Amino acid sequence: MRTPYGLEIIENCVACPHREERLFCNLPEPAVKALAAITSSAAYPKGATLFVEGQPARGVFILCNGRVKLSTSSADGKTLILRISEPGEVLGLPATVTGKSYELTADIIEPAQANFIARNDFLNFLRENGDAALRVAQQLGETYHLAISEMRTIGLSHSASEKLARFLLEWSASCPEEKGQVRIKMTLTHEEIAQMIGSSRETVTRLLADFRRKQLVQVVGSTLILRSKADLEAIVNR
Amino acid sequence: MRTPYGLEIIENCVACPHREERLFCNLPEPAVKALAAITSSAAYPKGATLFVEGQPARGVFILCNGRVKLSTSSADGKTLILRISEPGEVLGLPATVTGKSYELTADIIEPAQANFIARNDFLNFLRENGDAALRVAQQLGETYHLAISEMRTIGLSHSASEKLARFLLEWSASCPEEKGQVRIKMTLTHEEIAQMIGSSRETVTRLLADFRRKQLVQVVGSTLILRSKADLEAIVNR
DNA sequence: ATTCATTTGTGATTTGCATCACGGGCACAA
DNA sequence: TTGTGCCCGTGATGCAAATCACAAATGAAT
Repeated sequence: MRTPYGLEIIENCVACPHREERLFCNLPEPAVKALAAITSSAAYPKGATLFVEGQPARGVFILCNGRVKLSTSSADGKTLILRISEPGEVLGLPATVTGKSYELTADIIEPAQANFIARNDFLNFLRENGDAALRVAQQLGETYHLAISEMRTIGLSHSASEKLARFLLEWSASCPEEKGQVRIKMTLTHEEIAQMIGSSRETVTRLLADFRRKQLVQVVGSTLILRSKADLEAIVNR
Repeated sequence: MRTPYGLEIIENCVACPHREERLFCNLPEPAVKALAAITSSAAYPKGATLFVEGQPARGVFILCNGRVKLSTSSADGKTLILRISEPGEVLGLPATVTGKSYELTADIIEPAQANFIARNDFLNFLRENGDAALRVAQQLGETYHLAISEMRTIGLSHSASEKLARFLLEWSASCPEEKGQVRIKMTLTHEEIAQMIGSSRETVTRLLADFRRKQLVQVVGSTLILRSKADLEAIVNR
């Protein structure tokens, strides 16, 4: 079995903890078997690329470990990051089902392990398993939902500080909260944050410093503490 | 059968030319029958609203005639238009399959006729008809694709003129072209264009005047002629 | 410890465009 | 006709943020 980049195949997707968790949990036994048969697993180092925007879709990647940056770039090198994928997510799904090209580029930002399913195998599997197809539709709906959220941060803000505040709040949504405070492990560089909210690296640096001065956030090493979600929300609804 | 707004039911989806064309053409006969049984058709005047962002999803609307504006707004009234839907498209699909709230607001901008399918009926139908579910997944994939395009125009541009140029080119993509020229029936106000590209009404007015001066476009009544797609592309890749 | 690369912090400058303000055109109704 | 809305056009103004240009810090590698 060939894999992109000729990286070594680790195992055939048995022990991977996240496996098809989100997408294909609770499928009937034969379906799970069929899925396992067409799945191959590989490890990717930091900096590797799963697929590139514009490439014809080869198939889907189910992320088991690590984190992946999904982005799109313009001709002059400007980059917009759509989202950072966490383990359990399925990458390349829209392009694979529609048969178009990947609309985004997927770069590994933390060493990752992923299960790959080739497009034809995947489509055949979906045709055989109607409930899996429905599951895929739901997954796509959620992906769409996230894209819309991202659009809102970028498109509905009046100022860069509003965008950053929106971003921090969305980013923190997945983290546990205790009395208005949230601790976030911020693994993104200012540059990357800028690319997520559509602004420049310098303004992100300045705004974060500003937020710190205003006691809105606190920085301890690489963890960010939102000291007052309420105040951040005030900025958003300024 | 109750319909939103208590508008009169015109017919039970027989003569509607676009029917489930895009989404459910070529389904086996019994599936088509089952679909017809759960579908109800209604007409909506200009200005009516099919659904509002934040409402729990009631079901999907298949647009037969007319045009619909899909948008999202912030608390302070700023609006971002995601896209203008044409006949044949299915509205509310992501929210309906995921069971979340509608993420956008759907306003009728040209008198419309649409077929409505309630969420439960629709999901049951998909469970019974695996191939239809796959079709839905594909439709969702394309919707996602369009959202990404929109993100690119807004997020990857350095200037408003770049955004407008991108917008015009995307908008013209669906129109027939002859030797670099494209005629577009521009049914949007400057305000609406501004809301699509994330800028202000005045800038759109000014930029269009500017484009006219530079012979990039020509305006005849409500039709816009792109005199030079190549030059517009040059602006995009400035 | 010393290099080297990446990331972060900050000042100075400049400009694009949002915003405000207003006038004029056009449609449609009373 | 005269209103009443809704678009479109355009000038003046101010500010937020991109951009440029370094310097300081961090951290990885040898």
